[in-house]
Amino acid sequence: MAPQAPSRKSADPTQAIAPQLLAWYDANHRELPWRIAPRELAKGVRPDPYRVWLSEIMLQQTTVEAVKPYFRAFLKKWPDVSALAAADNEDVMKAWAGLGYYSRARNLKACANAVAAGGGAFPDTETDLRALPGIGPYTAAAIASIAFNRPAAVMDGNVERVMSRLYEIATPLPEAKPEIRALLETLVPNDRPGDFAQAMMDLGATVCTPRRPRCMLCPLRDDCLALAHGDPEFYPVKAAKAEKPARRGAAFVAVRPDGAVLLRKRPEKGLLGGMTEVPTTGWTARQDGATESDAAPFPANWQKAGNITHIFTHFSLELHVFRAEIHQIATPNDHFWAAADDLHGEALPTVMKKAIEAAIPGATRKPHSIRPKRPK
DNA sequence: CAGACGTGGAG
DNA sequence: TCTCCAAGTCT
Repeated sequence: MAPQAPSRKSADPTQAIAPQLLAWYDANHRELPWRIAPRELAKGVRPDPYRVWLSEIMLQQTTVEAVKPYFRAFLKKWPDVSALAAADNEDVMKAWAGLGYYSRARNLKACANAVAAGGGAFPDTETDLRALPGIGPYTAAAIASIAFNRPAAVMDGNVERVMSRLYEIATPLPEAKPEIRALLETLVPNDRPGDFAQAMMDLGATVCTPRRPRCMLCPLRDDCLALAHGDPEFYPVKAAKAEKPARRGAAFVAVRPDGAVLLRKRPEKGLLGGMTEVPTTGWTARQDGATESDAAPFPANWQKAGNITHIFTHFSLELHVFRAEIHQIATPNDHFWAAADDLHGEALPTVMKKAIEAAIPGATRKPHSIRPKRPK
């Protein structure tokens, strides 16, 4: 027995990460509508998989603040997965309107249908979760760990950033993902894996931020290689991104004397799939400004009402908005009239609300529940 | 694998 | 104004 160097296990950074992070998480708990209070969690209460799933889908590429009201509204309308499965597709799209990435809503409904058809219980393993529509590697791991206490490697944008800095990963994203995942797997604890995952994401969201990280407040500052070497903000290294092209088109807001507006439904697939719109021309890259009213869906006294611009992920759009008062025109095929009072409840994406607002200011605003204009 | 796919907030 | 980007997934 040759004498070994003294055991330094307690000083092994890898072993220390999870406990340090969890201690920080416990001391900095964030109240979120889909989270179980620490007191309940300590008693062994598990989160409702339906709520975990719903929140995770909504949180994909979407900020916490944007999700909160939608999460509450969905939970009130559809308290469990069987209720959501029994809902109309159209009602789900209407409830999702404004949140973006509408394929998520279609997949959400498809997933609810699948789970309900299978008895109403969500799968409790990454592999089985991954097979459901709208659930990719991240969401499968998140649900498995948070709802079912499984030690899965939950890797989102926050975790990638934290790990890139902690280990000073020089490989650019997304190429570095496998490398980061391998390191992450060495950190995931068997005890409280769900809290570990949420702690990593909270840390990325509140301390290890993309710009101006608050390293002085970081529970992992003593282990962070990027900080030790001086420039955490430099990480993660990312590949250069492409320029976004510009597109133009015209939108036509037809208004009846009673204030109703002519709408139609977009194709199920593709941009704003399954959502509602006002009639528009195609959105082309042409720069000649030829978005004239002669391209209107039908002849009318089209008046220019203004221009709106909207930035999508991969292109910018300028829409020339035209308005016309319509009296006796037959409703075109596949179109419908939405009453003025119902506009705010239609499945209108933000870009379409902007177009309608340009023609009829205030038209898509949700009316106040209290109307203090009662006669005496 | 790279591109499609929304929106609103922060700096 | 403008760039970045937020708890990604699908094709």
